[in-house]
Formats: sequence, structure tokens, C-alpha cells
Amino acid sequence: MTLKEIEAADFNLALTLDSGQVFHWEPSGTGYAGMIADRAVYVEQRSEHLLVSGGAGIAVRKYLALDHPLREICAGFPDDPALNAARDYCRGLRIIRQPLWECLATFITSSMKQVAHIRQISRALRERFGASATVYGSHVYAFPSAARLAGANQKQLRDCALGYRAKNLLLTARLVSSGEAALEGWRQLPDGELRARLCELPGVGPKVANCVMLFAYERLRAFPIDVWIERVLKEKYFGRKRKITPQKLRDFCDNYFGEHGGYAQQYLFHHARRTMARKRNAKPTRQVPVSQ
DNA sequence: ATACAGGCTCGCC
DNA sequence: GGCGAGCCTGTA
Repeated sequence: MTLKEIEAADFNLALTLDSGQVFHWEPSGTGYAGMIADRAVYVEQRSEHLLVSGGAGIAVRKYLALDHPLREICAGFPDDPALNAARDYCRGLRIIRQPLWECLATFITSSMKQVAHIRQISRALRERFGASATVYGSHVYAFPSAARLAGANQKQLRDCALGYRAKNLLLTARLVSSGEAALEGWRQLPDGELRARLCELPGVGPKVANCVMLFAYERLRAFPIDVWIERVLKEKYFGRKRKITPQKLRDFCDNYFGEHGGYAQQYLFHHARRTMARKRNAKPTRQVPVSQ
């Protein structure tokens, strides 16, 4: 398998693939192996370039949103201490373009779950229902189609550790595979209508809808509010003590962060997750024993 | 061990 | 039409 070089300025692959927007890329050698839709891909970073497995260059460039004018997007953020710190910390992080169904299904399974577990669920669904392929020495699996999951039963999904989410995923898979929920057709809807349609799907509320809008529909204004970002916003923009209603918070996010609010959200989110998580692990439990 | 996670839904008021 | 409890399961 030959690797081909493509240009990737203002980009950080590791940061992008491990910032909580996508959950299936596995470390492989000095890079990552995974799937872009039905194509098995290996990709690794060499400073301002990416090395990509045969023929996948164009697909990778689109998937990783290397065409986003990242410098301008970041320069357009509001000028405040929280965002300035996050922008500095997350240099090169891009909001990627995921396949619609895969992204929707994954975020339906994400509710009340930590990243590690979302990854496990994604892998279980892929291994059990997805087509497999080999790339650059790694075995990878495609995310199963809506039709494939619609044909499964609830127990099979529960066996993938979905719990109560199994029912929602199954119902939504049926709506999508029957065409009643025309995910591709919804691309042309304005933000508000798209969000309303998504929220009609079982297991999809405002948070999941905004994630799908941001990570799959390229709505860079969409601003998902989860417990992490809520913590950050209250602390950095409202002061811990002050009480604020969810609606006020929502209005603030939609107005303050502007047309690339989703990018701002992702930067604030990832910065907070990394720095707060580190505090929690300040006393490492897995010390490497010193051999005599 | 036992809270508690990157929410949604339904039932209750 | 707002509020709170319940839902499954792995991780910390």
C-alpha cells in the first residue's frame, strides 16, 4: 500500500480526531486507521502534510474539512480571555464533515455516556453489523447503514451495550431507511427547520440535533450545550454564583459567538475537557513501577 | 463499592 | 408548559 502526501496547513490531526466529535479512529503505527463512509483509510501527520493511504486524498481532504479557512474563523471569534486561551490550546482543530447517518446514529448512542464508552458502542456496532476492510495492516469496519440496523432487533442492539438507547436507535434507523426521514434531502433546509426535523427523531433532542448539525450538516453556527460547556460558560461568562436559566444560556450562545459559534464551542469544550480532566488525574493511579 | 456520566422522554403538577 | 424522575451500563 502506498501513501500519498497531501497538504494540510493549520491542521492538527490528533487533536481533531480526539476532540469528541468522532469516535472510531484507532491509533495505528504512527497514524490512525478508520473509515470515511465505506472507504478504509490510513492517515498520519508529518508537520504541514498528511500521508494518506492510496487514492483517498480527496475524500480525506473533504472529511477533515481542510478547506475551512481556519485562520479567519479563529480570528473572527469574540475577543475574550476564555476563547483566547482555548484558541491557543486548540490550534489546528477542525470541525470535520461526517456522513449524516453515521453521525446521527452515533450521537443517539452518546446520551449520558463518557467518550470511552461511546467509542466502545461505536466499535461494537461496527464489528457486529458493519462491513470490514483492511488498510495499511489495520482491520477496520464501516458504520452499518440505517437499513442494516433497521433489520436488527432490540436485543442485538442491547448486546452492543446500548441500554435504553437501543430502542431509539432502532426506531430512528427505521425512519431513515424507509425514507420517511430524508437526511440527505434535509441538507437544503435552513437551520431552524433542520433542527426541528432532527428533534422529531426518537432519541434526538436539542443537544444531539446541534451535534449532528455541526459535525455532519456543516452548520458551523450550531452550538451544542452539554454539561461541560455549560460549566465553562457559567464560570467564564456569568460567574459561578449567578443563576441563569437554560433559555438565557441558549440565547447568549446564539448571539455572542456568531456565525462560527460551533467552532468556538468545540474549542471551549475541548480546552475545558483536557484541562479539567488533568486536574482530576493530578494524582496518577497508574505509576510505572521502576524496575530494579 | 457506588456515584455518575458529553440527554431524552414521559408523567406529573 | 415547566419540573423531576427514570432509563442502561461502564468507568472513575
